[in-house]
Amino acid sequence: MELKAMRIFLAAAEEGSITKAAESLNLPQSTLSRQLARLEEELGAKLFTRGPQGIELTREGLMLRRRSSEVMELVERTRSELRLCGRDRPLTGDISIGAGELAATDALAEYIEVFSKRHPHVSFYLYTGSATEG
Amino acid sequence: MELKAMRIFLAAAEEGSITKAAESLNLPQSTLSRQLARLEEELGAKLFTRGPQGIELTREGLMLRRRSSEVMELVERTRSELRLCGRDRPLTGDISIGAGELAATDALAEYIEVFSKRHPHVSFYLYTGSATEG
DNA sequence: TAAAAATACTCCATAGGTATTTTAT
DNA sequence: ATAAAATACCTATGGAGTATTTTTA
Repeated sequence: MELKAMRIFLAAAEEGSITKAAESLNLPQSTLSRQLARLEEELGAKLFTRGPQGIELTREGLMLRRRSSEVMELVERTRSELRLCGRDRPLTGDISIGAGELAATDALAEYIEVFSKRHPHVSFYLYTGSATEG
Repeated sequence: MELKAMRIFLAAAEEGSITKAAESLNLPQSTLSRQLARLEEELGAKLFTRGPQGIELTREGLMLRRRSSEVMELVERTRSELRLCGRDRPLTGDISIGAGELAATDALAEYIEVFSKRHPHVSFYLYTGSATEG
């Protein structure tokens, strides 16, 4: 079961017709017919009853419609999250840190090291009271 | 983004290596390499850093791993639900309904009609007080 | 420099596409 | 009898499979 098949199934369920679903997806009716037959075979479940004015969902079809919607929604959320995640990726620039007394210099250095691995194009300038006082 | 690509991605993330993932899936390494490059291109996100001892997930990769797992889980639940749903499909047999007085015979008949459409191989025998009393 | 990944190339399965036949009311 | 689905058939895209080259720590 692939997402493409689920999209086709959802369109057919939505339209109540394989032919109309094909139009809405800009695909030939034969492709949808084949894909849906294949899906039913793979799942071992009859998803529609076919009649001369379209299709009607069986109980299994109704269940698959609900679940497929959830899947598509989750996939869409994943896509948009990835887009957002990508926004702050390639950090570049300089960061200066200064203080009269800086207690945890070593710990800070570790953090900076980790950060630098992730963002190699950011330069650090660290000033502490003890180092610059003399 | 198709489920096949997600499965490949999850295997690679799991193994920390495209080569090992290919072995675990019984597919050529080249196929996985291509599919993963294609996936990164489609999503516009770099999912791994490639090194001489394998791959390491980027932040986007980590996010996609979590979401892909959720998707696969949901798809699996869908499959098993469909299997369960199919179990009680082809009802067959006889049902007898009898009562001294049956007030809502007409309403009951409607229900039976609907039920019979769904389960055409179930026969009904209906006895009411007024019909059988004489 | 030695692994692992990427690329090149062939072959094949299957989706896309067009036309026709079958089905169900 | 008619609209819709199924089937037949051809084409083309893309995955599977094998071999080789490139990359990177």
